[in-house]
Amino acid sequence: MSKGEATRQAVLGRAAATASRIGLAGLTIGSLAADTGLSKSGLFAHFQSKESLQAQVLAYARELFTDQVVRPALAAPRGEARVRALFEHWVAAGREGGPSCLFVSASAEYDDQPGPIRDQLVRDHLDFTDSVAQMFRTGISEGRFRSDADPDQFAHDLHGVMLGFFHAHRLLAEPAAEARTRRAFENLLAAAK
Amino acid sequence: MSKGEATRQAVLGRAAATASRIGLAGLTIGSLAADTGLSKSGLFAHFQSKESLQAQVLAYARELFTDQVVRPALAAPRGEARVRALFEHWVAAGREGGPSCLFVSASAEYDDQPGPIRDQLVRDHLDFTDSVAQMFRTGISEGRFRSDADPDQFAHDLHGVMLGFFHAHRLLAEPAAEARTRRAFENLLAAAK
DNA sequence: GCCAGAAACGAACGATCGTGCTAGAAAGGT
DNA sequence: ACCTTTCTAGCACGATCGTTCGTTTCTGGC
Repeated sequence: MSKGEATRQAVLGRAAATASRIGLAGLTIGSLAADTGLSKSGLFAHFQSKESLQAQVLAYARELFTDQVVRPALAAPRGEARVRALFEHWVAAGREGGPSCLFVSASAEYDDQPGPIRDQLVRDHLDFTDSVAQMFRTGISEGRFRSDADPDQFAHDLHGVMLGFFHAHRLLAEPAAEARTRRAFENLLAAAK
Repeated sequence: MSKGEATRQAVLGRAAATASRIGLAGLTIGSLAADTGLSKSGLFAHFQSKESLQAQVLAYARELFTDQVVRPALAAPRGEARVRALFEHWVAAGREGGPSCLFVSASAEYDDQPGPIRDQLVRDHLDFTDSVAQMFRTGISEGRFRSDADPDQFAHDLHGVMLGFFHAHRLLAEPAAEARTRRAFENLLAAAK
């Protein structure tokens, strides 16, 4: 990896961490430069615009999320076990606020602002949601879930459960957040059996 | 109502509408002044600081939400019917993006930024969630829900369902969002019976 | 119709925003 | 060790940020 690429990655790492706290739109070239010890223009040279920076932060977060949540789940046995693994890793990743939070807040920030960032968010979500639905579908064909259960509905519902978790855990700092989320998840699975 | 109070209300209305699109933190004195036809300083004089403006926008949105969702629900018969009415009005209010969206995006924006805004968000959510739990509790004592059902868990789960709705409806512009949300809600009620 | 007080304006402030341009420092292949 | 490419700093720009202040315009009770 070249020097430039190394600092670019370092900047993206910092940016992703900051953005998961104050939001993607709240990112600032100046403060990000101060954080990384670069000059404003030196940092800016790596990205062609602020919007491009945001897009790259999003892509970076997506990779992080895949590493922390999706890939570990794919390592689990197919079917119900994989769905459960996905859930567990998702919760674990969201517990200390990583890329999952970034996606939650970015989705809320850009849900009404058309443009490439929003498009990217939509694409990422559809990709992920398809993966979830596929995992569930395998569970159906393995006989672990009712054959008339709707995989897309399950993916939608699971996402809602996770949004509820992030809200309770991060905004409310609710100690019972995880327990409630786990119960909601079990309820979701139970309804599909 | 005095002249000053009238313009204050008008500004808050505009601000709430804008904030539900671009977020509470995205509000700007300048653009808000341009929107309302006031000068920057003329507008600023009504609020002592930007943070105070944001706090007042939040309070304004809370009243709007109460009017659109909570009060109509309270007009329905107690118990399950009231819970259902609450849900229906909540969905209807969120369909075309009013104060509900503001709370969703503001919660995501401030979930990691301590301060009065966040405190206010937490307080409002706890108040509302208590109301929901209370409605559900009445449903229990009327025998419509299982006696061992957990009202707080129900309120938490319902909130997750609604967050999923806003996400699917506003970010994804998913046509099936409302149908999915309705099914998720029915599933929630069914599990409580 | 006058006059006190409320309400709005215009100009300016220091700071910071995103973005260019140019020169020099560092890196790395040969 | 040289030379080319890559990277970074410095400086400056116009715009906009939140905020202050002094002045002007409007309102409403008498």
